[in-house]
Amino acid sequence: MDNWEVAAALERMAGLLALKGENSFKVRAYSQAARQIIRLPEPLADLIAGDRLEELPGIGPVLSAEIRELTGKGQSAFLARLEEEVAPELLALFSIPGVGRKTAGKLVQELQLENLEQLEQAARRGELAVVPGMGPALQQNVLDYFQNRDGEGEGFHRGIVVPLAGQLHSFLERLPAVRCSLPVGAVRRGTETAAEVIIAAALREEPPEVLGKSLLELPGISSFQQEGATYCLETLVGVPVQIALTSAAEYPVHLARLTGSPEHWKQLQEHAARLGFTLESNTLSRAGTRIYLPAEADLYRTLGLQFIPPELREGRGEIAAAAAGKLPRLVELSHICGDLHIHSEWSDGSATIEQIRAAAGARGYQYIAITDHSPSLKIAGGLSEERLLRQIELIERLRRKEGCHILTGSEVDILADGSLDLPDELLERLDLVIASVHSNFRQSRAEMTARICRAMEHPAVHLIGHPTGRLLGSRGPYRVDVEQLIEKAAQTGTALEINASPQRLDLSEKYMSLARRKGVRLAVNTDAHSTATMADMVYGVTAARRGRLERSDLLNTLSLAQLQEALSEKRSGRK
DNA sequence: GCCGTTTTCGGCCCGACTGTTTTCAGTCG
Repeated sequence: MDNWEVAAALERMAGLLALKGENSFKVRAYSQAARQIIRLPEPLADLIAGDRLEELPGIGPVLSAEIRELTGKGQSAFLARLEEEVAPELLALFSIPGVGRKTAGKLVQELQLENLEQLEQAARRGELAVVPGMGPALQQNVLDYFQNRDGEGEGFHRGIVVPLAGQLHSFLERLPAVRCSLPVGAVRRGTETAAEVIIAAALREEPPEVLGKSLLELPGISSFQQEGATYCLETLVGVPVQIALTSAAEYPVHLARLTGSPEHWKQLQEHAARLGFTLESNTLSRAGTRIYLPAEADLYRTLGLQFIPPELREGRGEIAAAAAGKLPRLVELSHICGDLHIHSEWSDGSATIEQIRAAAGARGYQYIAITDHSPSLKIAGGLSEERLLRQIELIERLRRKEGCHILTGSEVDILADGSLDLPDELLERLDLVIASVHSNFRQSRAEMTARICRAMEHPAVHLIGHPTGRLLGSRGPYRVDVEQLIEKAAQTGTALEINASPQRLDLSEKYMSLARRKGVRLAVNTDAHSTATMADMVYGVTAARRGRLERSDLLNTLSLAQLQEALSEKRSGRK
């Protein structure tokens, strides 16, 4: 079992323990262990082999035994028992604003909740407000939560589904019965969250039963069911998985059908029909004769279309564009020249600047920016002015050594009134300034919008970090007029971040086209707090592709010299 | 559950805010 799965399982345990009303410090111990593991730069299996697991701070005898079991056997008796005691769907309680571990535990215990519906009913009947320590405001939050559940932010973020899909994919590829396979559905389209993982696979020969026994060898799979040519698996991390089998001959169309949204597939069928083809289930035919297609790309080619990247297969005009040869030339991971938002151990990151630089070099970057927190963010170890000056000196010394270029920087807090958490003289000394909101989230829409706009008017601010503050699956965006932010960004020559962390993906894809039309430059940054999470860049690039962005729309596809030129433009007031 | 000692158990990243209180616990970064 990989690190991310162990971390997800531990986080699940923490949540379930909280719902059981367990000691909050015990809950936190599990949660901190999970966060620790996510940041590890090496596989847990290596740590265990070297007997170094217990050296990690916060990992004692109980957690190390748990981690060993998860890593080795891919399962956990403790987690299975917890899931029997508390319904995992109740973990959704943590997504309700104002509900943390204590409140969630109290609700589950006091109301004897067995599912979410019981919570909704209790809130409707007004039973929630009378639980000791609860009140009408909380009850309203619960009602609002059930009212506003519209699918956005639901499901699992890409930090969970992409590694899971990748792992299943490589497992299937190793089976002799499988000719080839690929993750499809929302995972391949790159949507911000996905309700399930679907893997399409072509078998060398019938029947599909050959796969059955092999699947149980997969770590992290607790059970499976076969329905015709589809296997449905249950996973330890709670994500439903389907493996959809077909023959090699039908595989190319199978891929296209399972990848595109229902709307894309319907439009593709209509397009095929207009050309005299029949596109049904897994075959393309003309006048009753089936057309042989070696690969998925041949389907689009045969239909007179440019190859449509999976990220665009949503049925939003991409088929007409492909027919006219006018698809955008989407940005690619290989176009990224650097990462402009990284935290080091100087604030709440875990790696030294030297380690970050080495990791950046290994990724082929030309440059990185070290952007630790500013003084007011005490919990994250925000740098005092004096420490920031020392960090600048260190970076200037490091630059003399060979390696990827390091920009000095700060992720400076935008205070409640829109002023910045560091003095102007210091901000102007930095190569790159990101301004972000980390406090006073409950301001009105007008106040929050004015606050961020004021920060953009500051000549030292190059970039607004995670512009809406959302956390997928756990916190909605703060109230802010994003259209107005985009307008102000265009006026002031300020860039907006596409935060690549799979929990954020913020700016979200739905605003990217508008930003692009207004001429706002965007920067895909990881906001990494460890060298491991510097790999999150791929999620941000996928989001940018779904937002139809091209290489020239991004700041961090520029060469170092071009980037420095672009950064100085804001400072000098030129646009 | 982990840690670090005051070596056997008490405390656990800091501080503002908020809603439920009537003096404060829980949430949220």
